[in-house]
Parts: sequence; C-alpha cells; structure tokens
Amino acid sequence: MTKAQDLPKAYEHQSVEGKWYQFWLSKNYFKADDSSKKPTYTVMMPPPNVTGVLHMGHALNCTLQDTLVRYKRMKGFNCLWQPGMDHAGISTQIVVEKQLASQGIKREELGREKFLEKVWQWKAQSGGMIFKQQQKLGVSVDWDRAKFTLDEDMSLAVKKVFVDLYKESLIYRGNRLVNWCPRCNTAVSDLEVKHQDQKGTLWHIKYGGLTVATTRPETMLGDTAVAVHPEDERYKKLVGKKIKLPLTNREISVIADESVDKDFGSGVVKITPAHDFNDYETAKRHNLEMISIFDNKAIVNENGGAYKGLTSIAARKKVLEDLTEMGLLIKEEPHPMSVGKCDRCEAVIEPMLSDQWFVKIKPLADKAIKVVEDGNIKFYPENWKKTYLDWLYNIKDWCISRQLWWGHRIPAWHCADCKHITVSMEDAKKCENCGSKNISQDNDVLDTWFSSWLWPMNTLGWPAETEALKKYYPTNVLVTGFDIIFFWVARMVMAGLHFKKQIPFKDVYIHGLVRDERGQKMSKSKGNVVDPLDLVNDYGTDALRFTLASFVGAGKDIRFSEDRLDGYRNFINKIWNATRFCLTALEGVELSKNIDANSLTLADKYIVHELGQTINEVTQALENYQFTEAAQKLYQFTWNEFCDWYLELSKPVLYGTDQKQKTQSGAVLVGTLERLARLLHPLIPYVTEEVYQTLRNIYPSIKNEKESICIQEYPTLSDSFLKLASKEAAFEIDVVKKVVGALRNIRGENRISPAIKIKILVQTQSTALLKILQQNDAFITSLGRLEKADYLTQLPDTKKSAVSLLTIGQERINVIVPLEGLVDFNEEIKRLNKELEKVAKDFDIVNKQLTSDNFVKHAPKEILEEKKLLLSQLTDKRQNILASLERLS
RNA sequence: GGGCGCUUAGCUCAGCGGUAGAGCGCUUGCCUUACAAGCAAGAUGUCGCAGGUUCGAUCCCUGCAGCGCCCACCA
Repeated sequence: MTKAQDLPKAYEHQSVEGKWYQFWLSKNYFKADDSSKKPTYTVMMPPPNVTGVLHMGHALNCTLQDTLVRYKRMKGFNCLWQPGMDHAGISTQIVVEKQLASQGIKREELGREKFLEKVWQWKAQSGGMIFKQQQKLGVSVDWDRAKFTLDEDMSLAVKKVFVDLYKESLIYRGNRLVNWCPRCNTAVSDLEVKHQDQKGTLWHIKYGGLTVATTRPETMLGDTAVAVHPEDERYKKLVGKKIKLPLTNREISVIADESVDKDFGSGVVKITPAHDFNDYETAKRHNLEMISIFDNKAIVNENGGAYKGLTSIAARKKVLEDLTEMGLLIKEEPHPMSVGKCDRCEAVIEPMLSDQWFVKIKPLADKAIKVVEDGNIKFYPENWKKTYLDWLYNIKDWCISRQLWWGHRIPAWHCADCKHITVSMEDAKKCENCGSKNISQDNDVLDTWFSSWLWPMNTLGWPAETEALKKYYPTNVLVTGFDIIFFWVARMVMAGLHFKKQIPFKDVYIHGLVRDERGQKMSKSKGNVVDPLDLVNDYGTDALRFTLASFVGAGKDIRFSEDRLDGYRNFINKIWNATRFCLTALEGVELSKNIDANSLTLADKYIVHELGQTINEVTQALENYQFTEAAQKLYQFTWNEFCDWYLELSKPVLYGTDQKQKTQSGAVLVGTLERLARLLHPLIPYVTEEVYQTLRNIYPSIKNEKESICIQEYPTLSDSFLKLASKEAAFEIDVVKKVVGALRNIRGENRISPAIKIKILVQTQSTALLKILQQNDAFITSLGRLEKADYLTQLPDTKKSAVSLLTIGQERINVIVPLEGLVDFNEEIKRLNKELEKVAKDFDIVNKQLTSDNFVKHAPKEILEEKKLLLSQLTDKRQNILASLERLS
C-alpha cells in the first residue's frame, strides 16, 4: 500500500503518463464493442497524412475529440473513435521524390513500379510515427480498427464508387482547361490552387491597329482572337475583321463579347483560350481555335515558334524585348494581380488543356445542400454553415484525375483500336466495345480526396453491409478545422448521401488554426513552429490539453502562448497536491461508508453543493461543445472553491482530535475529490487517472469501483452523494468567506504579518447572523489566523481599530480589528480612503439611476429593488468609512 | 468584388441588456505542517470610433476605421 508521505511533492508527468496509457491499452478500454447494447457514440478522426508529423493542429483536434469521446464513454456510451491515415497523394509523392533526389535519383528513372516500392518502404518506415505521437496525447482511439486509405478493402470501395458514378454518367472524361502544376506535373483541382496577390505589370501592346493590355505577354503566342465589347462604339466596325498577331504573324479575328469591360485598359482583350480560364470560356462561346503553347513543364512548345524551349519567364522576357524592338510595346504600368500557386509545392499554376476525369458534381451537391439547409447536419459554430452552403451553391465539376503514381489507379482501360474506354471493377482484359485486346489501363490516379470522402463509410466496411456499418453510421460528430470544409466535409456529406443515402455525421464542430502568439500561421519557413511533443515533454500532456481546450474559442484561430501553458501546468500540479494533502491529512482515518448529513460540517455540505453546480455547468458545456466554458468552470471549482476554501476550511477538522468527525468529513473530502477527478478526466486524463489510482490504492470503497477512471461513471446530479449538499450551508460559508475576506483585507493593507495571531471583534445586530458566526468560529479563527474572535451584538469602542462593514441583504456585520500596538494608523487611513473612493463611485452610479424618473417608471421591479438595496448598502458603507476616518485622524 | 470574423487590463483571452472578468505579468507582505509550479492582499480598463434603439448599451442595430481570414477568371 502506498504511504501518503511517499507521494512526490510535485506532479511528475514524465513518470505518470506513459504508464497509464499502456495500462488503458492493455485493458482494451478504447475498443468499441460491436455486440454492446449501449448507445453508440462514433467519431471519425480526420486521418493525418501518412508521412505527416504531429503538429499543433493535430494536438488541438485530438484533444477536443478525445475530450468528447472520453466524456461519452464515461456517460455509458459504446464509443468508437476511428483512427487511420491518409495516403495523401501529392504530398507523399513530393516527400519521397525529395528523398530520392537527395540520393540523386529521379522518379522517372526508377519507373512506376520501383518508385511505388520506394513509397511503400517510406510509408512503412515513417507511417507509424504519427500514431505514436498521437498516443502521447492520450487519444482513446480503437487502434485495432486503424485504416489506411490504400488498404485493399478501402481501395475496393473507391473503385466501386468510381465505376458506379461512371455508370450513372456522373463521372466523365474530357479535354478541358485545368489547373496544371508544372512542378508536380499533374492537374490539380480548383481547391488546390492558392491565389496570392502580387505586384505585376500591365503591358500595352499594339496588335495591328488595336492595343491590348496584358499581364502575361508571353501567352500572346497562343492568342486566337481579340475581343471587344459589342456596344463599344470605338471598335464596332472592326468586329469580324482579321488582324495580324505580332511575332507569329498569325491571323486572328476580332470578336465581340459581353465579358469585355469597355473601361478597362483600351477595352480590347487578347484571347488565349488554352491558358486562361476566362478566355477559354470566351473561346467556347465563339468556337475559337485553342492553341496550347506550353508543355507539361510550362516550357514553350513547337506552337511557340521561335520561342520554343523557353520557360514561361524566359519567353516573357524575350517577347517583351522583341516587341520593344518592333516598337509595338506602347506602355507598361504597375498592376496588382493574383497568381495561382500549387497548394503543395508553391509552383505557379498554369492553366492547361488536357484530358482529365471529372465528377459532375451538381447532383451530389444538391443533396448536400438540402441536409444542411434542413438542419439535419448542424455546424458548431453555426456561421460555418454559410461558408459551406455558399461553396456548394457555386460548385464546379471536380477534376479527380492526377498525373501521379501514388494513389488509387483509375479503373479505366483505353482501347487503342476503337478508342472506347472500358470502366470496370475487374481488370479489363479486352475492350468491351470492340473486343480488342489492345488496351491499356489509364495511367492516372485519383485525387486523394476521392478516397477520403468515403472515410466514414469504408472504414466501417462499406460497401458491405457490415454490423459495424449498421452500428456506427451515421457518426455523431466530425471535429475538424475550417480549412478542409470544402476538401473533405462537404464531400463526405455528398458521398454519404449519394452512396449510403444517409448523412455521415450529425454535428460538425469546426475549430480554428493554431497560430503563434503574434497571430502568424506556424510554418517551417517562418521558424515559428511549436512542436507539441516538446510541450508535452516540458509541461505534460494534461497541461497542453487543458491549455488548448481553454483557448479554443468559437471557431476562431488560436494564438498559442506558452505563458498560459505555464499556468495550466501549475493547475495540474495543484490537483496533485490537493490529493496529496487529502491523503496525508487522512492517513489512518477510516472513512465512513454511510455518511450522515447531520454529522457533517457546513464546509462539507457547502462543497458538495458547489460540486453539484459544477457538474451541472460542465455537463451542459460539454454537451454543447463549449470546451472553454467547461475548462473554465472546472478550473474555478478546483482551485477557488475546492482548494482555496474547502481544503482550508477542512483543516480544523483534519488537524483536530475528533476522530469521528474525521471519518465523516474525510469521506466527503475524498468523495468530492474522486468525483472532481472524474469530472476533469475527459480533459486531463493522466493526472486524473493518477489521482484515481492513488485513492483506489488506499481506500477500499473506491477499490470496489471500476479499475480505471476511464470507465467510471461521469458524475451526474442523480448521484446520491449530492444529497449531502446544502444551500443553506453554502450561504453560511459565504458569510464566513466575507468576514474572512474583510479581515484579510485589513491585514493585507495594514501589512500585519501573517505570523501574528490577532484578536478581532465581529458585531452584528442580526441574531441569525450572530448564530452563524458563532457556529463557524473555528473556520473564521483558522482562516483568519486569529488568536480569538469575539462576537457581539452591540458595537464596542472602535477608536483604535480598523472596521469593515459588510452588508448581507438588509443586515450588517462589522468586522473590527484592533490595531493598537500593531501598526500606526497611516496604512489604515489609506485603506479607508481607497475604499471610500470605490464606494463613492458606485454610489454615484446607482444613485443616478434611482433618481431618474424614467428608470423608476420603466425598470422591472426586481431590478428596482435590487438597486435600492444596493444604494442603502453603499450608503451604510460610506457613512461607516467616514466615521472610521474621523476616529483615526 | 463578395462573404466571415476580430477590436475588452501591459500580454493572451473569457464574458454579457442592469455597479467590468480570468490567466500571465506587475506591486506589497509571507518558506502560515498540500502545493514558492505556493499563500494572502493590491494596482491597472473613456470594453476601437460615431450615431441609433432602450429607463439603462461593453453587450442589440446602423455607419466608419483598423486588423485577420475565406471565396472570386477581371485582361
């Protein structure tokens, strides 16, 4: 058995955390039970990238989910928190390409097969790392169910979805203008392009008799028209005429199109259909020729004539030089512009014409819109609903093919003979159209998100109608950052509704990004990245978790500051020391099994009352995803009520000689502590398990309970322990607090050393209050560090005393501290003046209100009464202070 | 160009139609037998600006300013 004195003086997270996590795992507490009769609670963890490293965003995300899951588990739910990893197409491929490049190896040299082997090797090597890191955070996920988006069964679902959508004509292949990353050598979706504002230049170039303005002169090599507004009088005559494109001397026509802004530049726009999204649309309207002038690496191709072989930047330079030489460059002016960059590699995106696969998304989006409009899926905070809907209202077809090697290969086979495409679940051996065996599989892979959008379904076995799927789908809540609402959240809703005919989750809790203390995004290049594992090492997981939970405002970004972490580390330590105190003080005391409310101290009944309030508030907060609120309430109760007041109030009993009282009050003390640990556990699992186990080690009554706090019941208001609560006791303790507060204020301001035990007088005319005071003498004496307190009904001679007037409802209490011989009166006079100022200020405010006719006429009765009482209290106080000042001077 | 959010103590942030809050920092006094990662006391705010609604606004409404984010093809 542990001896209380042997407990370490400071909480040692290093020696506690690993131990309990292993214990939890060994007991299988985190496993969801498919045969359970309990209600289910399911959360899908957003799968991190397989090559990823844990960052603060993960820490936040995991903390919130774990808090919810642990809470629900304790509430009696059969919880499934599904872990896993995403293959993360482009990201992973880039990582491995870089690895290889450092050894001087190029992907192309290796070939597809060999390269993929390397990626799998890398995955095996680094893939498990993030799991280990998550474990450090204490995540209570069902590890046995961990999934990877490229697992065989997962891939099968992806394939099925592709084939089905194709058969429904919701997937099509087409030659379209897409965002092309010349670095990654693949098409990317609109979402993967990040627009950056940059300084650019607007060059005015002479095209025959016209002048066009452009920020990208090199693209003129691919111009196939110039456009003017149909109503533009200046150019009306020219519409339909041909002009000669400089440099290439190709003939292009002048067209009229509504999209042209007459007032911009010269009102004439050059049209480059193959490298500009606007121009592409215009070209389609006018049936224009489309000339691609770049190859896959954004290098000018043979269509660029003399400029062939130049990069786009070099081509721009050369084009401008040549135009200048020819006297065709009329003007250049600074012009802000936005440049699209690859989300993954930062390379400038080039719009390019290419053959790609698309999902016709509108039919899917419509369903996803409806469920949110109808409130079947709720966003927390609600304003993200608008963001979600706006995107879906304006959604465009989703380009899902990627010219990469790492990912799900597209299940389509091209026939070399008849050009027909065979799409099927099984590897095609011949063309389904002409029967030719001269076919080859499409080289492309699918967008990563084309597998992620199935995550809530295929992790549970879909398309098979598994027991797990029936039991855990739809899931309860999705917790994620706003940055993937479009990428992932919206698409999961679409997939869920289309394929499973059910929403994937009921609630979506959106949290912000974790930024540095100046509000900057954390990034390696800025060097402001905080590694959560460093923080875990330095402060402990619990401190980090509590900090994150306290910081997470309603969908706002978090500015992370280590100062705050410091404070919460102390909080964890405080919990530990409170435990240590209880155990030491109760060493050898047998706790009563049948607590008799009549034998308890007022402090006991008060703390149980406060505990009940806290249970109520914290439960409400957690049910509504108000993590900050929950954390705040718990912090306050633990530190300000339990430690600051209750433990202090308990000392007279604990250090006293009344053994019977100790068995009674001790039981309340330990009972409250144990329930507090349970209340805190979802947020700070480690220290609470340590507390629970330490108590369990010593007290047999707890020993009979569950062997881990993880599976203990979350405290509820129906707990019979709470019957010991007393509102009256709470009121009486409040009186004690006020008296102690008043005399501590006098002590502090007069700098009377805490080592000096003083005598005080407490006077009140209220017999009820007098009784309360007398009954609580032990508390007042102990907390006030008094030699003695006398309780009187009549005001004594207070000439050489500090007096503080307390008002309790209509009643008054004078706290009188004789100062003679202790201090001179200067400090006391200062104190009084300070207080007078405060009281006078408050008095003015209230008085002003009460003397206003309007207020008296219109304000609700309760408020009026409240103010009147307040005014009379303030009046009393003022008079009292003035009288005291007079006596002292 | 559209949308969203923020502006409260030196810093990081809660809060809310009825006398302004926390943590950290700061000042003062304490090694008071749980905790100095602690205890007690204290100081600090025209709650961004201007209007409006209201008996009463930091809170609700309007406008403005500053900051941040998201979306958008304006050459």
